[in-house]
Amino acid sequence: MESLVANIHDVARVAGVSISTVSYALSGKRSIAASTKQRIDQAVLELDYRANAGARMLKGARTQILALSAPLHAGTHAPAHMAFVLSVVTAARAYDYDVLLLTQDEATMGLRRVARSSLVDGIVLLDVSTSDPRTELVRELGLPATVIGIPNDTAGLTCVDLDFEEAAVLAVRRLVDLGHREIGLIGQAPLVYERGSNFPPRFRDAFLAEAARLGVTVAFTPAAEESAGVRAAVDLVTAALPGMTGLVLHCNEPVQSMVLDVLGQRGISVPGDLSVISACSSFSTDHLNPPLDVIPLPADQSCTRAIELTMAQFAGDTEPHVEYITPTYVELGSTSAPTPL
Amino acid sequence: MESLVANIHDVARVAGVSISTVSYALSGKRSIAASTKQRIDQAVLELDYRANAGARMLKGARTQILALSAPLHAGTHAPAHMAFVLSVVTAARAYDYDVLLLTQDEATMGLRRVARSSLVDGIVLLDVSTSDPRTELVRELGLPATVIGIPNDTAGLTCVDLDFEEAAVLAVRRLVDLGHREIGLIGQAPLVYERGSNFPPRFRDAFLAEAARLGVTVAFTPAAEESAGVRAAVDLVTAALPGMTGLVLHCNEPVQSMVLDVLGQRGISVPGDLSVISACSSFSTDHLNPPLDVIPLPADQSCTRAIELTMAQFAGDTEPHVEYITPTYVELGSTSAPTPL
DNA sequence: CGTCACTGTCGAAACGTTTCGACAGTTCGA
DNA sequence: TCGAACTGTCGAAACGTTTCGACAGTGACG
Repeated sequence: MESLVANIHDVARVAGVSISTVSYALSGKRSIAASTKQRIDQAVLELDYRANAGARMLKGARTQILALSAPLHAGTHAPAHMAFVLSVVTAARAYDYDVLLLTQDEATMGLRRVARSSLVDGIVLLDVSTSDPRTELVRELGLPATVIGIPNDTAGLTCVDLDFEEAAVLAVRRLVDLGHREIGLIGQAPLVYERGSNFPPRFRDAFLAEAARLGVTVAFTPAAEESAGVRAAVDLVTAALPGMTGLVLHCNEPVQSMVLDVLGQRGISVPGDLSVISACSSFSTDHLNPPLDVIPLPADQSCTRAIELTMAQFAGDTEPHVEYITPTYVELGSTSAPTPL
Repeated sequence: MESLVANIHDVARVAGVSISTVSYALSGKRSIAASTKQRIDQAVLELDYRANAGARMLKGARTQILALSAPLHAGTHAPAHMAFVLSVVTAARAYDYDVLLLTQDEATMGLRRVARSSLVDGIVLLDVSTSDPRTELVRELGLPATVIGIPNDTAGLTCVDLDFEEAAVLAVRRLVDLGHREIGLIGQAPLVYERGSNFPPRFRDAFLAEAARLGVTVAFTPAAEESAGVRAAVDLVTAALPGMTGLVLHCNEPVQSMVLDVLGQRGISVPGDLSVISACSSFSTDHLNPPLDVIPLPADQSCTRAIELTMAQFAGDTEPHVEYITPTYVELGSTSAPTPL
């Protein structure tokens, strides 16, 4: 006839010590005799004891819970989104933190609720737009918070993200170094640009700027999700750039796959006729046909760093700042020097 | 110089009443004079007061948090998975519940942890396999829990899911009623069947059984995710069934899209030469080319019901049982009577 | 006019933990 | 050999809420 879940009194009784001894034994904040510690551990195991979360929160002022604000916008690619959510949860667990998931309207509204009720110790923001109401809210709440992505106004905020500008530079340089002089860029769906998502224009603008700097001719087009939209996008860049020998894809997995299909149908071989680079992709390109050179968008790296930064804010040894993750280039054989006409 | 977050004492002081009066005013569990109530509401607004979550948990034995155990297995389609996660979170919020997300190994390990520490009031299980260690764990923990999906052993469990068997029957009947006598079924990726996910075989077996019952000829094949695998699957069913005039797709979005592409390449028109049905799809088929008749997999419906059932368990007015959601058939013009040879 | 039920409010206990200060008992250097 | 320093343990306070029981005031009824 035992209660549903054991508490610290039960453990103390079974081990024959006081509750403070149990607490110190488990936290290790004071020295405990080895024999006592052993009896306590035994009792804990026997009773399957875990400290009551509510009591711990109340007393300790630490909830060991993080709020993850992750609205899923139309046009956001679900698998990529999922990869970030998963990475955040996994990274948080490494610091013994659980994650409360706030989606859709709760991504904003719920933030205030859980913060003001001291349900969470910190906040992670996903998929911020250039001008996102959540950034203002986070500033107001004054809780440790980390933004994955770069909003327009980063004052007072801790942000981390892949250096999309540098990624664009990397892509352009690679093609230019190989000798390409006319390169295309197929981007995200139009509505992604319209919605104010932060990274697509960052990539595009840096791409165009670097190309201009190096004096190569470029054409850019967004690409809608459906196969018709993809076909249209491919036709558009090839029409704009009849001598195009290099192409960069900054779009989601199915679109990249469809682009390759369309190229195949058009009789364009990769990299024979066209060098193709997959930029800032959160998925593996090695099952594409052909596998594409890729500048990965490392969700786990961004998220791990975001959690580290949040923990650093708990410790108080960090100032708000913006951190960029350096992109890398992975060769998989989809680029080569342009074939002379 | 005001503390970071206001507590009930602050509210009481500002409103000039005792803390118990504040508590009763906010919970409505005892009658309060209109004027007093008004002063309290005013103070709450002014201080942006929210009851401390830890204290509420500790005293009330209700945490207003649900654990969502959602491992993302290889082969699970991320968008579909995401749809379920989102639906659970949204449905839970309607009952003022927040959701703690447990993924990957934490989906099992973390369940025990959060349950034993009384962090959560209940549990929702996603993506259960036929024989899932989490079902045993849930039985052991004795917390209110709802399983989305049907494991082999449902004893003592509350489960809810689309009636995949009935969905299969619906698909077969539709084709047979139109006059088709040779119908194919393209299923999920092979590893989904191997992993022991519960619904794919349920659909497949019911499909084959109903076809046998009605005396029509069938061929089944799984389909790997890549375009080569899809092509192979299409070739396999057409080879097995030279006279095939009906085809049912029980696979994810990109695969269905690729199947339609392959059919187009093979010069097979839908529904002219082949009637095609999209079965148990969590996405909208109306942007496919052509849009497919569909038996939707309504994530929101399953999840809403799952939350309802969990809440019913809190109230104690429900026994463990299995509930099936009745599938519906949506016509979008991708089926017709077979053309006579 | 005395009793009764009802309304509105309050004080205090309880929830389970962490942690501060206290205190025996032991060890050690002077 | 005596106090100082250290070790291991304990009791009690505090965290912020909810809720039980109490009680003063009010109007109704006999």
